[in-house]
Amino acid sequence: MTRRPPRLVFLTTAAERQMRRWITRRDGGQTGGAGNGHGIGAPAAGVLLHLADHPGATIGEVTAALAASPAGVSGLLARMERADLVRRRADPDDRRTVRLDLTAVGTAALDDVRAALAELNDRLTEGFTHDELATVSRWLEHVTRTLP
Amino acid sequence: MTRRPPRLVFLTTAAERQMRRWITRRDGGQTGGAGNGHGIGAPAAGVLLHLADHPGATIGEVTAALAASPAGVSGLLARMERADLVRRRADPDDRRTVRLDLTAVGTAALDDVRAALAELNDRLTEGFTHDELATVSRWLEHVTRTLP
DNA sequence: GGTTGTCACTTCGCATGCGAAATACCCTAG
DNA sequence: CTAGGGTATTTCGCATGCGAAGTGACAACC
Repeated sequence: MTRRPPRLVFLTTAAERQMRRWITRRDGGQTGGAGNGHGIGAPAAGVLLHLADHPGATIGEVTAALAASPAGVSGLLARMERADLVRRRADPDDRRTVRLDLTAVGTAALDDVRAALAELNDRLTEGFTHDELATVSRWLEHVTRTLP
Repeated sequence: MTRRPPRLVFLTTAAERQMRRWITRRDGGQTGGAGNGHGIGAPAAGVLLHLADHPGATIGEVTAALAASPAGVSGLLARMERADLVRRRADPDDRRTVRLDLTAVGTAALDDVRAALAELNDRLTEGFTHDELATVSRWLEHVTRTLP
């Protein structure tokens, strides 16, 4: 009976920002941030995890995995390369394509990233049943898939 | 039985970006964008709606309503003022406080914003029961509230 | 085998957003 | 009334992200 239902859009936006802030405060610290960790924010963490599972992935693959735009990923990778987390490498068979690998630094950061995500996931799922979480997942995927 | 569950964090991020893109394409068009509408993006829409319900709100109130940071809202308002959507006004009783009102342009944009949000909400809720959506809302609020 | 279209990525300009520090102002204790 | 502390906002530097336009490289067709 809420006269104005608390629009899902705004709730989602708020939740996303909250998660990003949490990750940034835990691992990140790029800017003015106190940053106890190694300057890795949420998107960079996603790249690291993808590269851990798919070494030598192309930028296009990472773009698809993160549901981002090529331009955004390009910029993100530039910063990550500056921080020596990943390395760009030319594809021998197609010179348009850029392949990515983790550096030693990136690999070393993986453990922390995984731990941070595990902890975040615990907090996110706390107090919800498996079924409820499945519903949430299904809804989020629905949103991602059905908007033009 | 997914070995690696599709982390809720990434799903949420992807969903949020998708919604933002949708709104920007429909109403926005600020940058290079084709932008059929009036340069109003998702956050600006939130401000307009809040001001419609709470005329003369302070920046702090808007900040709380959007779950954003004061700094972010300050910048957003600067852009919206540049676009003549809102107006800043000094509070007579407390000169630290800034009060906000919709301009004629802002008020005129409201109808479109509401229509856009209604359409978006329809798409977002399509195919989900009331109970399921309640679960999703509850989860999103849980995330917003329980992360430090 | 050269033109033409497509593909992968980068660059550019801008919007959004945060944390820290600065600014300006209010209030209360002394 | 003045010092000190708390509050509201802005400013600054940076990260993230998108769309449009550019670049270089493949591919497909004549």
